[in-house]
Amino acid sequence: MLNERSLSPQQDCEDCPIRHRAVCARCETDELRKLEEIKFYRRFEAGSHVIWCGDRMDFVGSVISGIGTLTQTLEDGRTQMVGLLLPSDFIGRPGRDEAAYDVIATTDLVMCCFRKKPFESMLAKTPHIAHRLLEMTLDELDAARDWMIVLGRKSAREKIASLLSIIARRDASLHMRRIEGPLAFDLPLTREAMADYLGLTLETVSRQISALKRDGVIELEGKRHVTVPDMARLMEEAGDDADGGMLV
Amino acid sequence: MLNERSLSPQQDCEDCPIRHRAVCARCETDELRKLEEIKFYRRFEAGSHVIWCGDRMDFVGSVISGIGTLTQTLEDGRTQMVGLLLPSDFIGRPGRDEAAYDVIATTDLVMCCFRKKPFESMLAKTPHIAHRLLEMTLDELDAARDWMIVLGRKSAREKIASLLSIIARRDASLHMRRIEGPLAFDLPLTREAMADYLGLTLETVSRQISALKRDGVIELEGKRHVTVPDMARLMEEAGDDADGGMLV
DNA sequence: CGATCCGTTGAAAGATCTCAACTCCCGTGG
DNA sequence: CCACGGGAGTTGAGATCTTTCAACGGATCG
Repeated sequence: MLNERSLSPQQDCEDCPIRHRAVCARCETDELRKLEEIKFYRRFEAGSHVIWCGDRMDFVGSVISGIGTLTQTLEDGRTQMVGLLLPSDFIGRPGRDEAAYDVIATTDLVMCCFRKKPFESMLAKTPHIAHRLLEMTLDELDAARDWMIVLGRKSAREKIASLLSIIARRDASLHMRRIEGPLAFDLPLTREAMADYLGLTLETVSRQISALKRDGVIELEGKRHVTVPDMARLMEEAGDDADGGMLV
Repeated sequence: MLNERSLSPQQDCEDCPIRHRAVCARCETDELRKLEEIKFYRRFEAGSHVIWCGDRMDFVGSVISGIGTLTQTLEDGRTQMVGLLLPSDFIGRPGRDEAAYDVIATTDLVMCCFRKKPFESMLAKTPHIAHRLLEMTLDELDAARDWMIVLGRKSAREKIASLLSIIARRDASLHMRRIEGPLAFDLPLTREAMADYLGLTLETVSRQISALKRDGVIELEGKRHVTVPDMARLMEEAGDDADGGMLV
């Protein structure tokens, strides 16, 4: 791949920012050391493909920093985002050779990778990894299912509010902020990417964001910086004040 | 639960119809014997709730026969089906106590159940089960993601064609038929359940089924028996002649 | 400066939903 | 035996929502 470079210094796993959430979260020191031996870092530039759908996958790995998307495409070009990749999320499926989706770096992305074969044999020998991977996969399945009701049953306005509340809550949890009081964050996605996530057109996304702004549900500085004065109001607009689950 | 009875005779695992596809598929004879000691069968009548969303779950298990649905509901009553449960599918999430979705028996349903605690300790001690469960969960995740593009990007007609082609292929694989030539099967879902699966109203489902019939893509005898004269044509109508993945 | 990318907005077209009426089938009870 | 009622499904007409097509604004980059 052209738009990718190796990072020279191997970071120490103990100091890794995703140490406690990634697939290696449960590993003991000696297990970490074994992973350290087979890991390598890769950097992907914003906009570049990490993996092409249908290509042979010879590695798996965790997102260390940056944001990526999992995208599916129909023959006539319609696309649907089927997942957001955030730091600590895992890419690649043990036991499968071909990628089922396009993986695209939305921002610059740094990944901690393992060649597939060595990782699979570690997986077979290390229950701590296998358990954590099962747990993460179950969480992703729940998130995917929670997203289905957004795609299938929510109005455009509710879809936008749902996405904003997910991003707001994730951002709050990343920065250890409480979700009471005003929240502010940057949108990591273009209008088009939001449209692909929500099953809308980019024009509809733009209109609904304008409408939420007009109604005082959100405030905008520039195109990307969002302030939510009242999180409860936003979640009400999303159609489920209970929760919504995903990516919390 | 009122609408449920125990089945008296324990079936022998070796003769189980889902032996080779369920969570126990990889187990050796001795492992099966241990499962046999802790398993119990439950029957649910068509239309009854297997699990209520939010309830405490004290068991997990596999569908042996019949069809169930996984359903999610918004506060105002809008519902979205997030999964179809077919024979060999697994219900319940190790490590979680509360059900995240309603599980409803669409037809009479027979399940092979395990109390959660004993199953979890088996899971920890039996890599054959853990691996199979991971594999099944990854398959479900792929299926959920494949469904997202149906919900987010396909027209009503394409959605119906997608659902019919999934059911047709599953039915063909169950009866070991080739998918060349005409296929015939019964719809296991009401129009309303199809609507909940597809993110449509039941009227739209009805209209699109009528339209596909009018256009010769399908034939109908009564309301539920469908004949597909040309599977390739149906898949073309579904918008992805490549495949579509789910539930194959 | 011109090109390009991202985003906004308007107007008309198109798809799906909503509301409503009606059919068919089936089981119940008089 | 038949009337009745309910559940499932179909169809029509109008309302509503989202998309489509198109024009335009602002920022950035060579």
